Amino acid sequence: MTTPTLTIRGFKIFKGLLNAAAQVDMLTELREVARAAPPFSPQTPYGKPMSVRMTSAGKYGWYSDRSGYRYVPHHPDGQAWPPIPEVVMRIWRDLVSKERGPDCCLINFYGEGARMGMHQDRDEADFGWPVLSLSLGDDGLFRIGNPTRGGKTESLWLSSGDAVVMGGEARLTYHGVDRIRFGSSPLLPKGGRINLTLRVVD
DNA sequence: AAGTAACA
DNA sequence: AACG
Repeated sequence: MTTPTLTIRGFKIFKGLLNAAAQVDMLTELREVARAAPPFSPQTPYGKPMSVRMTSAGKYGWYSDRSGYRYVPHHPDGQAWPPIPEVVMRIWRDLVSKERGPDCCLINFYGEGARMGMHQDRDEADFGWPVLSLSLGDDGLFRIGNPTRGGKTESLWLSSGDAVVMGGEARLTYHGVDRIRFGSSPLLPKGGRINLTLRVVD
């Protein structure tokens, strides 16, 4: 059983969970997903697009437009989302559950200057299931807040191969990504950070 | 506000 | 300049 490197406010952080070869294998599978379901920058409900580009794999994909945040069973092009790669499922089984698989693997791509504002993951039906996050590529400054907006926060750098499990007290905690150290990792030839988030949706 | 900007 |  894998134990966390450190725990902050219930966020279990596993530094270097994926070795270099595992990161390359995962990236190869993700390229296939991106080919089948091209990444896009969703509109926020207020009309401004997110700086992060995203796509999904699995039964559902996360989606946002003027109508709000939600999970949808199809890519905006009308196609079903491609299956979640087996190498990704393996990490879920190790860190979260062997009984129940995730319904959604959201794939976020952070280019130079991309950020993710502080938010809660609350578009799922059952908050009893943790959210699993996997980082690939450039370092990202991850910020952990509180169950409500405001208050003191704690930040840490996530690097390629790190995993974070957000369950229990951390499940509804506000979090976001402030900055990318563009070009800090050799994994992606053109730079950038990829973050996978795996969730049980319904 | 899963956004952006200003300010201390 | 980085952080909150």
